Amino acid sequence: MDKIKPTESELEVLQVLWDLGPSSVREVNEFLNGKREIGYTTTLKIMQIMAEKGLVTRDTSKRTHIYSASTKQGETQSFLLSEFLQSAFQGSAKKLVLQALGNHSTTKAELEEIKSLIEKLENEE
Amino acid sequence: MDKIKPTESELEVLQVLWDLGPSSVREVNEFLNGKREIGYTTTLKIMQIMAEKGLVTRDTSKRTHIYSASTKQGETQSFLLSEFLQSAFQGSAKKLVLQALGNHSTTKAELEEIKSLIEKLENEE
DNA sequence: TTGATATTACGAAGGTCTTCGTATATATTT
DNA sequence: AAATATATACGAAGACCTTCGTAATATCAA
Repeated sequence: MDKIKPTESELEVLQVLWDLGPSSVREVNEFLNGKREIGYTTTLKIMQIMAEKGLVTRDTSKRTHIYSASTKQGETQSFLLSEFLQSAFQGSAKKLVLQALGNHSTTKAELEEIKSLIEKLENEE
Repeated sequence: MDKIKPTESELEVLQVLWDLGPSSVREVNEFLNGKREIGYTTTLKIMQIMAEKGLVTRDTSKRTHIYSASTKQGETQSFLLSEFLQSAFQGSAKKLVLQALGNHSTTKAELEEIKSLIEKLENEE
């Protein structure tokens, strides 16, 4: 079970690992450098700390260690969402969803998809 | 325009100020103590820092200072949501909404409300 | 083999956040 | 007026995060 909340930087690394799959520090660092400047040893340190925390696992059998996210993306998103929902929207998913749909561009196809889910939820009960 | 992201503790204080309206440190502290233990001077310090940052304004004309949130709740929620959406869901409102509706209890009435909004959005274009 | 390169390990500096103790000032009560 | 209570101001400790330099170690190329 996941209990540790990743920091901003750690979440950035997780996103890369989810995208690329198991990767070396260099691969992660190069990916991150596409977006912002960050030193190699900085990325290394963050990933080492993540390993200590259990956010990632690593294969150290070769010289170049290979890191993997230890949770699925959806799990972590769900966990983060719960916390965010609580702290910013006092737990009201409705308020959050209305804000998200109201203020952020969403295509018609996506809206349809959301509507389908709602209808599915309504029919489950 | 709001550019400063409140910390967890600061957001807690803002929530109280949005709920109670302009309040003294003691009032905020007592409210917070209903949920968790926190010393008076701790709350004071947080609110003083918030005043420096511009997250709150205060009326210091009386001995007991009165603090007010300097942004509306919805504004701050919108701002925080944008950041969260970016960092945790790579900007996809759809993914976030699907998670929010899927994993968190939402009543039928609320679902209807969301559906209305979606239909409104679809008809606006 | 030797020199260059790449990788990990370690530690420390600088920043922010939370927490609280203590000092000082102001009000209230007896 | 003196004692008590309440409020603000200030500073500092401890934790965590980010950042990076340097050292030690392993690999590769000439």
